[in-house]
Amino acid sequence: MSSPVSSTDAPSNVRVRFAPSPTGMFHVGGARSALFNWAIAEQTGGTFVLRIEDTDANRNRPEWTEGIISALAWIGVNSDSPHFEGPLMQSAQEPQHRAAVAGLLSSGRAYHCTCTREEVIARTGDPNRGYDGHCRELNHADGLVRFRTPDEGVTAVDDKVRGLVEFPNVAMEDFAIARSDGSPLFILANVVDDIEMGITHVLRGDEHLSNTPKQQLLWDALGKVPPVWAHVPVIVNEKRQKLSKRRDKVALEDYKAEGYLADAMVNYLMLLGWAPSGDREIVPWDEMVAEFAVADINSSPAFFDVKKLRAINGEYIRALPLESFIAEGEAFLDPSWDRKVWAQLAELAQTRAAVLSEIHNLVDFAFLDEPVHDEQSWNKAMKEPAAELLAAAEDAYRDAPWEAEELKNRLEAVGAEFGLKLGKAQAPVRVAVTGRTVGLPLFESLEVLGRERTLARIAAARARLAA
RNA sequence: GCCUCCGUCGUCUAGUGGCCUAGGACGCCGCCCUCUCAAGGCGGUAGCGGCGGUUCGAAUCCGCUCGGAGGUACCA
Repeated sequence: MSSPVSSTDAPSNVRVRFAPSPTGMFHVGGARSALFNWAIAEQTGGTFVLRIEDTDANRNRPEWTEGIISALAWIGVNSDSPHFEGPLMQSAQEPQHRAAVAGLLSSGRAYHCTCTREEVIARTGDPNRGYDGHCRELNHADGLVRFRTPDEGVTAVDDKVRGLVEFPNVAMEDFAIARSDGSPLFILANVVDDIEMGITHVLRGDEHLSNTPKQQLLWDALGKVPPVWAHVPVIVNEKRQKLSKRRDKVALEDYKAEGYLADAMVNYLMLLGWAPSGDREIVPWDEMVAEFAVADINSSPAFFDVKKLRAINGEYIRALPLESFIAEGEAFLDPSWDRKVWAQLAELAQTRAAVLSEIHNLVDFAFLDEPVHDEQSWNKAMKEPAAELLAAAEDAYRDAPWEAEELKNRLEAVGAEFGLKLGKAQAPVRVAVTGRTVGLPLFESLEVLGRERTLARIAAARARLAA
């Protein structure tokens, strides 16, 4: 039995890294990886290095790097923190990458290969083979560079979340580490960077697990002790496929724009594949950091369940001090809407919005010249004695002290005249005034709206009913 | 094809041989509260992929099997 090759003792000076490629919107899977790494850095007093893997010039764009930094800041991975280092650009490390390739070449651990995939397939008759070792002993002076893997034995990866994973070396091809033009490939550049940056713990997505034995071989060949490895399971969609930028809604930006709170998002993301102790789910970041342990990370893929995210977000919204809720909510109101009126309505809206964007429709009645026109609500509420009831309500409200409790009592009395309980009697008034059958508590809403507009809206509804 | 990983309620998970007739949360359903809707309270629904072992005893250990995923690029 082979023994683990990698280091298992946590070094005292922990350095973790998050190494996204700037090829698109920052997504929730990346956010979770970043958070896990960030938790380790904060817990150990170590350093979180942000490295932008920008070597694929065709796909990366500078603006995405800005997006990554601001998205990270949103979830609390803040570049002002003493634990934060970066961003470091991978492209700047190219001389070191090339030096590593040259070193491997001269020590005989790597060699040039000129075979094309077609040639290999023709020789082996196997359409799945892209490599057959043909150039191993040919000493070509150019061509892509392959790393020479051992022919027998196993490469054992001691992974902190999966355990010991053994890869038979025979099944590992002599993988490419540099293109024919000499430019380094990801698998090599990634290792060289980690070495250069003194990375001690590599915690990354599951999709890299099969790269790991190769990278571990590279660490050894470069004369270094490999880092502690940890591969976290991917996040999947409802069909249990890995989340895709094309198909699934994954951009952190989108969730932010919809009114998800950063703390809620962070809390939810941490729950995907890991659980705090003691049947708790809503847990402050600091407490999560305190008890976070890589070994406790689940090894099966987790479904990104927006319903649960939403529920957690609702909890966070309700837990907000009112002033904070008012401040957070302002961004989701039309710019022209009176902030003072919003402040009056906010408390009523706080338990009713699971995401901040929902407050818009909850309070719009107070700002619009006319309530929204919702056909369905109208038809549902404006049933029979509606016209008469509205008329009676209008009368009752004309001289009422403008205060919620009083407005409620008056309408209750009006309803009684028609043999209706408040629940039924309030419906036509609610729709006349707000346009909808559901919404904030009616009488408090009327109090804020004011007598004049309330009366005008009831009158308008009566006119429409008469027509 | 080959290599690797994964498999507890619909979902996220707790669980590391007896505390499990499997716990919590989301969702869903019902009741209470109630001016609508929420919130809140109470209750309910639903799961160890399958088959064989090991053991006095298995969700937990072993084997097989089925299903899912990732990799197998001069992408990252």
